[in-house]
Amino acid sequence: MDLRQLRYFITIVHEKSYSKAAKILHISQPSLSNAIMKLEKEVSFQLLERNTRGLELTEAGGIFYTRSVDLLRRFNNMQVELEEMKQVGSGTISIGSIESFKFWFPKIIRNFKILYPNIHIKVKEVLGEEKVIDFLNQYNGHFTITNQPINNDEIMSIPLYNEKFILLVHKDDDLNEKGSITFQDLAGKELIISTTGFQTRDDILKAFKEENVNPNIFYEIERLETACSLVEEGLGVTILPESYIKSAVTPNTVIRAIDTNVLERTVYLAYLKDRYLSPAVCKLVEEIRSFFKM
Amino acid sequence: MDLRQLRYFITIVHEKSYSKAAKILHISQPSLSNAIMKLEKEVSFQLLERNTRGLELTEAGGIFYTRSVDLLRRFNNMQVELEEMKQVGSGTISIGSIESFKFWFPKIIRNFKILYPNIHIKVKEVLGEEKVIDFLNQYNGHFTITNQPINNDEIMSIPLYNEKFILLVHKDDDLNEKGSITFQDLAGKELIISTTGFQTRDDILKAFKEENVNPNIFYEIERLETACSLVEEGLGVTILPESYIKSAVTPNTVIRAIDTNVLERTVYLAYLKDRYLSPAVCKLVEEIRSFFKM
DNA sequence: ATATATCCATAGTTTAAAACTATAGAAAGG
DNA sequence: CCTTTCTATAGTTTTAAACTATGGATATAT
Repeated sequence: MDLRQLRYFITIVHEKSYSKAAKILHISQPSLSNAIMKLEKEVSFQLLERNTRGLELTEAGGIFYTRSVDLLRRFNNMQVELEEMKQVGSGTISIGSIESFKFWFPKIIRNFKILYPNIHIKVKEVLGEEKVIDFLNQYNGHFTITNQPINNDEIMSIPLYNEKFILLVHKDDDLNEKGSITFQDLAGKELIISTTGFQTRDDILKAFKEENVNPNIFYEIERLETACSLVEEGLGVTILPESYIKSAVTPNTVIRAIDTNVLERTVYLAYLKDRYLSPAVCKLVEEIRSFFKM
Repeated sequence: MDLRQLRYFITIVHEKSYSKAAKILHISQPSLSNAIMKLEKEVSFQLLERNTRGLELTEAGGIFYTRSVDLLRRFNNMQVELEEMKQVGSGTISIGSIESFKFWFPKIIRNFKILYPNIHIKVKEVLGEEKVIDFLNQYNGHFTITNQPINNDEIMSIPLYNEKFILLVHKDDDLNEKGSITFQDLAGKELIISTTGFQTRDDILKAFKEENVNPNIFYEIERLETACSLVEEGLGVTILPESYIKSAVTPNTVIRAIDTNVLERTVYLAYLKDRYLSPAVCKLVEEIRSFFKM
């Protein structure tokens, strides 16, 4: 049994066809037939049920498939690492991040570019714990900036900074008259909030719960920019992480603090504990950490 | 790059010699030289430093070695699983366990033998969290009985039962006169206890701490049987898990309860979450769980 | 109903690569 | 200085993975 056979097997399962898989693998169909037959003989199990039109995995085949995918992923990851070890000082650093990353990252990147002028940086939005774990495990990126601690043995989460949430209201909103705004004042307000699955939503709803106020959710959005626009149009109020202050400020909206101490989030940097990271990546992580230590 | 090359590379690293490794691998030395040269060419790194008398890993080689070992372990584990899927109803079940396992396991095994008469059971003593994790990860056993929860994402720990610790004293000991024994009474006593690294030691010392008593450790032992013998000889007192009651009772020793509620341990059953376990193993685990549910 | 296309299996052949043997060259030990 | 030990090189054999050609089965179209 070797990895070649596993790769073949996996491709067949994906394509549900020998001939299609053979094309993708750039080999002839009989070669593929042969390889799988040898594999089945070796493990002494039928892995695939070839019935009229279409293939199906047997029970053993299903287990075998799961293991094979995991094994091949690890093998590919090893090759990625080796590739990265070659290109010292050049190559690409891939980062997964939350939206607010853009507010502070440019300040760090300027310095870093002087040290490593040939490094290319790629940023992808990665939200939610599961997505973060997958992003790192698949070696899609070297590290992520996330707004929740990642609960996984193979992943290290380092807290970077805490930030409060602030309230964004239309300039004509009556809340604007009040000196101090509490959660009770938000009870009747039409609230604009992230859709389910986003951590900011959970953070905010948890705060409502802790303050014993029922949120009146009016509109659910995916991007916080949308929330800002809606407030601008006078369609409701929204709650944003502090770092959005600069970008949220427009002629018709006003930023207000909420008088509470339950509305705060921590932003983390997460990476795989036992992945080899190039000196450039380590340096960048170090820069980010020291930026927030001050 | 294929697993064959990784296997070759690993063997060379272990043997620190091409020719020795070639013998172990049952191939000729030039074949091995050739394989490694091709590997090095492919990854474009020198992996081994062949200097006069003896080999050394390069830095890249070291990282490569770690990954290779992990990959090969997983590959071998997959083959073990396949092998086990073949022998349904026969084969061997391997269990790692703490000492006190022997007190209750025979009661369960009798029933199990009727259901699966062809299954062979192998028990090995596996103590300490690290050893348990390793034992499971290396596929040395199907599950373990342990006296501490295993803190690992890939391992499931199920609590089986709680048991109190009891005090074993010599029949002439003055503690024997007392109606109720507290931790304060143990302050001056010469204590026989497990050596560092055993969970029973930690459990007992934690209780001393919580009761604000300084233990007077007189003798450190590896096996609890040794502790019993020492008490028998009148050399001190010891604290044992309850399940030892029957085996500890000898003419010259007396079992006493300690009046406290901080001296207790939980025994767990731990297994790898995503390992395939044969129906026989599942049944045995089920039997154990239901035995303690009553 | 018959033709056609699609799909996997089988047979035989070619080609690539992993093994082998024999041997050379370097370095350490007696 | 000779012997031993070790890895590398050269050339050959053997293994096995690829190929082409083709057959039989089944579903879809005419």
